[in-house]
Amino acid sequence: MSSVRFWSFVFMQGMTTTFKTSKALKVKKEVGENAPVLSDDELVAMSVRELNQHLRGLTKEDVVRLKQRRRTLKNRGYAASCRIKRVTQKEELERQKTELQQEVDKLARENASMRLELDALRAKYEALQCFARTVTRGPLSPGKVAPTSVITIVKSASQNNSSPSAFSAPS
Amino acid sequence: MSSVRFWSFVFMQGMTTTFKTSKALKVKKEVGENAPVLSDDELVAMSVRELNQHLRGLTKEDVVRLKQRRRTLKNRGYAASCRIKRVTQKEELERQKTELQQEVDKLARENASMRLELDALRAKYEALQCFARTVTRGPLSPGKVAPTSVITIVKSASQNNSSPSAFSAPS
DNA sequence: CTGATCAGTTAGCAC
DNA sequence: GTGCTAACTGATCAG
Repeated sequence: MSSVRFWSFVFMQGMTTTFKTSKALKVKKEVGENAPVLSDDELVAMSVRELNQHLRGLTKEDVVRLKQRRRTLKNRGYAASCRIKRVTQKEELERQKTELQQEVDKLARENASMRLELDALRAKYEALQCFARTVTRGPLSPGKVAPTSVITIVKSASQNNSSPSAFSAPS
Repeated sequence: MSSVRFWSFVFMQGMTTTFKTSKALKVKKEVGENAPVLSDDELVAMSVRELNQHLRGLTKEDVVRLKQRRRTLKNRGYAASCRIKRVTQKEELERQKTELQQEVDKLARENASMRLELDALRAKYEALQCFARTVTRGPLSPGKVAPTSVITIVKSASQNNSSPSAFSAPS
């Protein structure tokens, strides 16, 4: 009778009335005649082999009950892990999203500046082209050749390896 | 005795042994002498005012019990909503992440091609610049430029459509 | 009171 | 058996 246990008479109806233990219903970790009754922390941290040692001399029913308590405690931990994992994964997703967004912004900026550069260079190029036509066409016969001719300049430098050659056909 | 209710004798130890109803422990929705006892769906869908009507003539205890059952059923729904919301938000995050990744890829591709275009145009521009210098400087000091540059003049037919224009960037 | 969310419990799956 | 997760529950908080 010194045991901590207590009995509850529970009424149940349909399927919505339940009874469940709660940390709120804290019952002092009590001792029987001599049993420290293993704290939750101890029980859950114990290995199976260690547990078996503490199981000696207990009723078969008590053994089952203790194992079940251990299982429940383990499950409590698993549930906590599960929630932590869930939150962590969500945070990770948000982090990656932010990272990608920053990369998008960066690339978009690069893109915009390159587009400007390209447009500017194109304008310069066309201007120079006009100039070149003017110059080359001047001394010769401007009327006939210029409108239908394509001028290609191939500059072959000695150490030019990366690019086949300037003014070569489009790759 | 015709009532559906059943009694359970529950033993509790420490805080890990519990007893809880479950949908698995399905008990036929039974009728007492004359009470249809409201199904869960009915009860949860009922408005407070409708509920009060069904509450007439019930024991104060039964009223409390019914209200608690209603609350529990509501909570069950809330929990489901909560889970659905959680999953939905996660999927939404993953969707956005995929979307951003695609945008990154697209921008990166654009970036790469623009960079190529820019480099090519820069090369062409420099070549043209050399050519222009050669031409303009030709009458003066032809010694430097000529040895390393090749000038090719291609005369194209009048219906030249394939190439956008002379000195244009590679497509 | 209603709805949402947290922590604990159980069931059930996978290894 | 162990670990994980969905569903359920009571407790608790905000509006």
